[in-house]
Amino acid sequence: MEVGNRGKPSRHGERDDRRTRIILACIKVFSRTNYEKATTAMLAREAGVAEGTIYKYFPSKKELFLACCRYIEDQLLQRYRAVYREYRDQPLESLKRVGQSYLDFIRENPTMRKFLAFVLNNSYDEDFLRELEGFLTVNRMAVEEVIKEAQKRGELRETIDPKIGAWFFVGGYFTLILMAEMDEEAVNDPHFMDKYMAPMFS
Amino acid sequence: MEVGNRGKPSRHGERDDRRTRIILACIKVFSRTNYEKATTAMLAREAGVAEGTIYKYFPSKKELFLACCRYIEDQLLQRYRAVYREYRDQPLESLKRVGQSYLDFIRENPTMRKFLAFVLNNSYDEDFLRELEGFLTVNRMAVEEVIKEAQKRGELRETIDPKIGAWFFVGGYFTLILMAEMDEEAVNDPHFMDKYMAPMFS
DNA sequence: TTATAATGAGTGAGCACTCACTCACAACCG
DNA sequence: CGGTTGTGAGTGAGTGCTCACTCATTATAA
Repeated sequence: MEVGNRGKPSRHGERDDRRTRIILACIKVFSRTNYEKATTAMLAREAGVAEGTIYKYFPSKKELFLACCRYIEDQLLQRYRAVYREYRDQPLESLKRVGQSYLDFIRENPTMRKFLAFVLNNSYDEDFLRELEGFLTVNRMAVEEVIKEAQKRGELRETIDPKIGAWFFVGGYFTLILMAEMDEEAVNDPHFMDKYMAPMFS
Repeated sequence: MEVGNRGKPSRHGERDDRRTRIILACIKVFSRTNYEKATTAMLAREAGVAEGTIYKYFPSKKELFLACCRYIEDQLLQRYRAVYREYRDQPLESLKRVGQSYLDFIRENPTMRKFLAFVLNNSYDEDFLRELEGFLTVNRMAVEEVIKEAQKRGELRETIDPKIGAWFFVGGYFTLILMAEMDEEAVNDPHFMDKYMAPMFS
C-alpha cells in the first residue's frame, strides 16, 4: 500500500513515476495471463493501488494495455537506434548486433518476452493490430535500408531480396521468442546468434 | 437455421458430419474475433444450431476450440506428409515444396490463416500452448531430418545448423502469416517462395 | 409410442467502469 | 505561529451488463 512521499515531494514527475510504476506492474500481469483474463482488480492489486486510481491515470483498460506496449517498444527502439548508430559503417555487423540485442532483451526480461509474444497474437483487436503494424514497419524499413547498404558494399549476397530479407529478419523476432520459450538450451548457447544468422549471412 | 436432413439420412457418420460442420463454422467465428470475444451464442448462430446443441457435441467452449485447432493441424499435416513422400529423394526440394504448400494453404484459406495467427498467440492458456507445442515439434523434427539429409547429399551448406535451421523454417510460418496479412502484394509475386527461401538455400 | 436429438429461456458468476466520499497536505490569514 | 479552508489524488463498494453453461420442454425418427 506504499505510504507515499518519503523524501522530498519531487512534485514534478511524481505523477509520471507513478504512471510508470503502474505500467510496469501491469506488464507483469498481462504477461502472466492475457488481456481478457487480466481483470482490472488484478491489475490494481499488482500495482498496489485501488481500481479507481488506475482510471485516474488511464481512460480504459485498453489504453492501459497500449501504454504497456509502447513502453516496451520504446525500450527496444532505443537499443536498436544505439546499435545502428554505433555500427553505421558496418551494415552487416549492425544487423547481427540488432539481432543479438533483441535476443539479450528477451532473455534478460522474460516478463517482457511473454508480454511481447502476447502482443504478437492479440492482433484481432483493431487497435492492438495498428500498434503492432507500426512497430514492425519501423523495424522492417530500417532493416531493408541496412540490407541494401550491405549489398552495395558487397558484404551480402545479391540473391537476397532486401524487402523480403527484412521481413525474414523481423519475422524472426517471433521465432526467437518461440525458441526462448520452448528450447531455452539452444538459445543459451554462446554461439547461438551466429548459428541463427548463418542461413542469411554465411 | 438450416432445415435439416434433405437427402437420405446417412445415419452413420451423420453425427460426424454435423460435428465437422460445427467445427468449420466455429473456425470462421474464431478467426473473425478471438477466443474470448467469440461468444457461444455467436458460435451457435454461425453453425446454425442452438447453443445447447453445441454442448451435445463438445463438452466446453475450450474443447470446441481445440477441436478447431486439430482440424486445421490435420489438414496441414496431411499436405506436408504427401509432399515429403513425393520428394523423398530430393530433400532440399521437399523443403521448398512444404513451404510453398503452407503458403498456398494460407493464401487460399484466409479464414484458417487468421485462425492460425490467433492460435500462435493465445499461448497463455496452458492447453492451447500444449497444442501449439505439439504441432510445432512434429514439424521441426521432420524439417531437421530433411536438412540433415540435404547436407549429407551436399545440397545444402554445412554452415547451417540443422536444429536451428529447422526452428528458422518453422518459425517462418508465422512470418508468412504476417506477410500475408500486412503485405499481400509481396506474397502474391509468383517467384515469392524462391525469394523467401533464398537466405536459407542460395 | 418410445427413444433420441435439438432447443433457447433462464441462471449465477464475473467483469469493466463509476462515483460519492476521505484525507493528507499546501496555501492563506490574523 | 495556530487555525481555517481549498484541493485533488486515492479509494472501493456498487451497478449494469455479458457470458458460459443448464435443463425443462418440444420436435423428430424409428
